[in-house]
Amino acid sequence: MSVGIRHDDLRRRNRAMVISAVRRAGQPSRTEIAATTGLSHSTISAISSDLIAEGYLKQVKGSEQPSLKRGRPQVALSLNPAAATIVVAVLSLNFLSAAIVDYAGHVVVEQQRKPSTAALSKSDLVAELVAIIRQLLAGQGTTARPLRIVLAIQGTTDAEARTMRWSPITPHSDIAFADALERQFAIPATIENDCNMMAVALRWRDPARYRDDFVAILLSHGIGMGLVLNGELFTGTRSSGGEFGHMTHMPGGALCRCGRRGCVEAYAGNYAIWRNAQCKPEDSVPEDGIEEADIQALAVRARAGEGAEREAYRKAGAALGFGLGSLFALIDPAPVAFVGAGAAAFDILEPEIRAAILQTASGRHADAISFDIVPDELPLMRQGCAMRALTYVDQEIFAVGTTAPAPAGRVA
Amino acid sequence: MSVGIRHDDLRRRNRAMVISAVRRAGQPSRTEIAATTGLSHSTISAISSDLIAEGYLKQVKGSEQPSLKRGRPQVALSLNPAAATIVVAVLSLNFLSAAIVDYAGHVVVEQQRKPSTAALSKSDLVAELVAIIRQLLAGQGTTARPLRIVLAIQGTTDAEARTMRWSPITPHSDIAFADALERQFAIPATIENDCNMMAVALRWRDPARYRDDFVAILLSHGIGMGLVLNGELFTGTRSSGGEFGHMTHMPGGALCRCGRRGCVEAYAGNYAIWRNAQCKPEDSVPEDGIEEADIQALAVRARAGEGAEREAYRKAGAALGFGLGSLFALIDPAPVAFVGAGAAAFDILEPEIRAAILQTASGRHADAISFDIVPDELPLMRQGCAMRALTYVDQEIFAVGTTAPAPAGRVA
DNA sequence: GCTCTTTTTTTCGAGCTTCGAAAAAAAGAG
DNA sequence: CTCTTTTTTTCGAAGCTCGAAAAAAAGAGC
Repeated sequence: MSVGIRHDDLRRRNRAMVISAVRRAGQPSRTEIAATTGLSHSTISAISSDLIAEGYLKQVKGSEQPSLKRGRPQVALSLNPAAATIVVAVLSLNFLSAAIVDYAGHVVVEQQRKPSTAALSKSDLVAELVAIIRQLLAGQGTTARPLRIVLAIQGTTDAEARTMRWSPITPHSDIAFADALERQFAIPATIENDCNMMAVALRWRDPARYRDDFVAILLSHGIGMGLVLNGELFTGTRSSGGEFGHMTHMPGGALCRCGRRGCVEAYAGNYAIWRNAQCKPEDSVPEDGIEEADIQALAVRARAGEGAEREAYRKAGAALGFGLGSLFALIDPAPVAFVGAGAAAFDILEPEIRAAILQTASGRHADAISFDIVPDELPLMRQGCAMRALTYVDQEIFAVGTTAPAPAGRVA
Repeated sequence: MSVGIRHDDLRRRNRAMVISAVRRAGQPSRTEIAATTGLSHSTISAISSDLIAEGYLKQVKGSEQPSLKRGRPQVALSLNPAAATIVVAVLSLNFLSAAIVDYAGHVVVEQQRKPSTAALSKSDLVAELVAIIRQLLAGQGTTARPLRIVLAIQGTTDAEARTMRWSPITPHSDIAFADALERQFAIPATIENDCNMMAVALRWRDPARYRDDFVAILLSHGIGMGLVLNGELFTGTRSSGGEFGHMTHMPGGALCRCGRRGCVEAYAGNYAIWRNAQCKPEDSVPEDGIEEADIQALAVRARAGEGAEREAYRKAGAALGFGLGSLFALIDPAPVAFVGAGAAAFDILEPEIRAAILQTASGRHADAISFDIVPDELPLMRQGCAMRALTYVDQEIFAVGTTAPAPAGRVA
């Protein structure tokens, strides 16, 4: 159960509140922070001068804009990029990316590799990840050791964000990535579902559109989802959860990559659209390694007119629509962002998606459902990881209390 | 966004924490409260003596058990039943119940009526509700005016808990029950989904079993669900949400009471089982007013052996199982409580439910899913409403701060 | 019956924190 | 150069929680 508030928690929490306000607003003045947090000016003044002295915040000097208003000009505060760095990595099918991100959230360096994830052993997969991070850190010199690693992975993780339970990118399961990374680099590491990170990023990117409740769906070889409810990332009770692609669309239906039948993904994943377009039986084994170009060509033919391709996209749209309908029966209608290369074919999918939703209980409020397209998933995933890692770091800072450890860019 | 903590919030929050600890534990000592809240003994001592002086808590004197331990015996604290009363009401098809509940959560008086809900006009429905509450209060005398009304209703409410959006018990929609009650009785009123209240009650009744994550499913004429995730009641973003019964089980399938096709309820609701058992077509209009005795007889025949009845229960079990499978794909497996008269036939449903779940993605952790039967829904709904109302009242108490209004049973 | 031990509860001063009011600082307006 | 306006800092007051110590209330032992 929830616990009482100790007196010394107060400062900690309010320090965190200030940092979070700066992170959200970018370059707010003390007055703005006071307004958004509801704390008094005196309190904000005290806390921010502490945080500046400790090197987490900076005063932005060079605002050489002729201030339009009278009176003492506001002094903008910003995060001190040098206060910390973190490492983020994104691992998906045959693709690995890692980057160093500063405390202000900007990517400092990035590297990519293309390992054959499906062919690697458990330990080689981990080794590949360790290698790219090592390479990244070596290029940086030893001055600024990062404070944390967050890895986004295509697949399911445990609820503690430490172990990959299952993933379509490798035949192996239960890989303890977080433990391995912590052993190698001696800093805290966590592992997150890639689609969840997409949702986190969308919320930071466009808070006007993606605020309290929305859905991010990845249309790719498989189907993934990140869900934000009440302003918080929704996760399962025992795993990263939100396996929208594996809700049952058609009991006993098409064979899914997960081995079950009738999942949404078994109709709407690239491999499923491909399978249907080829007029292969629904229970034929999902093909791996379908080229993106082939899918594009499929979409072109589907747009051209009737035929197996068009029909394949119809089935995909219906599966997505009925899936969303069932989801909305539980959580109520919400804006949807379709992310990934597959979203480029959204124009072909949309009519069928809308038609399906109209046949479900959420059809009543179909007007409340808006669709949005984001073709590039990688930057989203990276940003989501970065914000997640920085949120952890921020929490550590406010856990500090009176005895603050010197951050890298300490001023006084 | 979340807001900073003011200095004077501290006491308010910790007062609420103490009351909630007492409500949860029943008769804890100050020492126990200190342990569960993590606050110091001095703080608990100060707060609880305030709360006793204000009349919200009482010291339990008569614990004439020979204490087994040495030392000063613990003094048990309990809620003062006289501190406040509330009114709860439950409205379902052709049935209305209302009760007065004291601050300790015990039912003081209860009344029931059997109005023909489907035949009543909007205003007559409200009038019926007002009448039963008035009658209840008249029987009580005018001394203790209740502080709040909570109404549980079979149907969907808005997210603000003020208006019934849609309900199977009446052809009318958008009935502003909360506004009407507040006008009539001049005290705050809210309206909740009945199945959500079942879930709330289960959490209070058996916290060992129903703690952070579980599902309560009502098997009755229709299918309803209350869902607790992370220890909190899950609601939709715009409504009471959690319309498990209207997730799509079979696209384009059987006709549901809601007018759509293929909903879980269209296979698992009493009327659906009845329809299938009678071998009527799946798109025939759902029958109203099926007698409970007839359903019981159906279950008996289904238990006896093969036949249309058995097959009807099979279809119901499959719909429930696949629905749960899709739900668990999103939230991960969790314990399930089947509530209501329909749960008495759980023995016939169970094999098919389990078989269906095994065919879904959550089948992997089928062992984590436990089923439990609670035949009587009404006491659950009533208790859920009571706990909800009392939680509101508790919040009002701690919002009080220094200038506490005298509660009914004020001592000093 | 008396003293010792143990446990719970209360008391009290210290140390923080936030707040409001007032002062100081930093600009533009005239 | 002075006045006005707005932001930021300073300072004393009030309130909260905490730890230590004291008080209270029993049983244990002789």
